[in-house]
Amino acid sequence: MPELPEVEAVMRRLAPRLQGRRIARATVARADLRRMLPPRFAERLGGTRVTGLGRRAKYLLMRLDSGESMLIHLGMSGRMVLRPPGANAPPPVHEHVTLLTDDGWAAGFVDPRRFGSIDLVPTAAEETQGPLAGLGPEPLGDGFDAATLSAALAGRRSAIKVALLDQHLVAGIGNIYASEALHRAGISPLRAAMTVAGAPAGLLVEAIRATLTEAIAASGSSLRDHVLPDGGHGCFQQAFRVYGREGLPCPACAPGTCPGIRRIVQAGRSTFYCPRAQR
DNA sequence: ATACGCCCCTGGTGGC
DNA sequence: TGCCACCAGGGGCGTA
Repeated sequence: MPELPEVEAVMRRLAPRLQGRRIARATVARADLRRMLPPRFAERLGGTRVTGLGRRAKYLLMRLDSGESMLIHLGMSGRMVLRPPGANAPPPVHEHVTLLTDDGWAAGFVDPRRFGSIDLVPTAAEETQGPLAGLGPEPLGDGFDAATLSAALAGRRSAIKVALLDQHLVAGIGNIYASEALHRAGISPLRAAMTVAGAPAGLLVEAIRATLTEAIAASGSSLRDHVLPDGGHGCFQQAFRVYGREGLPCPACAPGTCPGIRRIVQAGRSTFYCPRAQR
């Protein structure tokens, strides 16, 4: 589920529940996620207060008054679940970490495939130490524009779609939104990244921004599971132009003229595009 | 530095 | 019903 818009949606639903709360207790059901949980994980969290929530790329950030930040990555199958006080139902299978707040709520990290991760880093060194170090600019931030994208793409021989998945180049775009943004920009996913430098980069920047902004407004996309901590789900999948729509006409072609959306595999992952509307 | 293949892990789906 | 192949929103590692 989780690319930038989905993580943003999770963060926004989690924040009102956790902001300012004290973590009375943290429990760990299993520590072997993508990486092992940090040493003394539960002890370091217990008794701390959550001073704020945030997001960077696909990471959910929870700042604690202990001076540490918890960096949660949901991987492919991760989600956060909230349970109200007095809920006696057992936690879902694959809930690996549970945070119990001082007002009786529980926030669980659920991740069947365990491609996700949880790290603790000093808040003061959040950007420079740990998994956020070296990430590219936020696509919706000031540091992302035609000039910086052009510079990042210069000299890159790989396909533009593969390049967009490189988190060092720009952070937060995943497999769905790479295909969606390229269609919006009218750029073929097969083009060498270096040929997108210059004028097309400006188009692509605007397409990425518009796509992500609209997806966030829709609370992200829900493909096969419930994404959001309260059990709700995003609805941006209803606005997909190409993702998962092999064989269907694309919205950019005039009626009756679309050859049909194609699915190809790039770097081992599905890409969807229209060979007529994207050059 | 860049590029590519492979791997991590579980679950859902569709074909036979 | 059972079994199997294939697919899935991510990223890190080793190798040229």
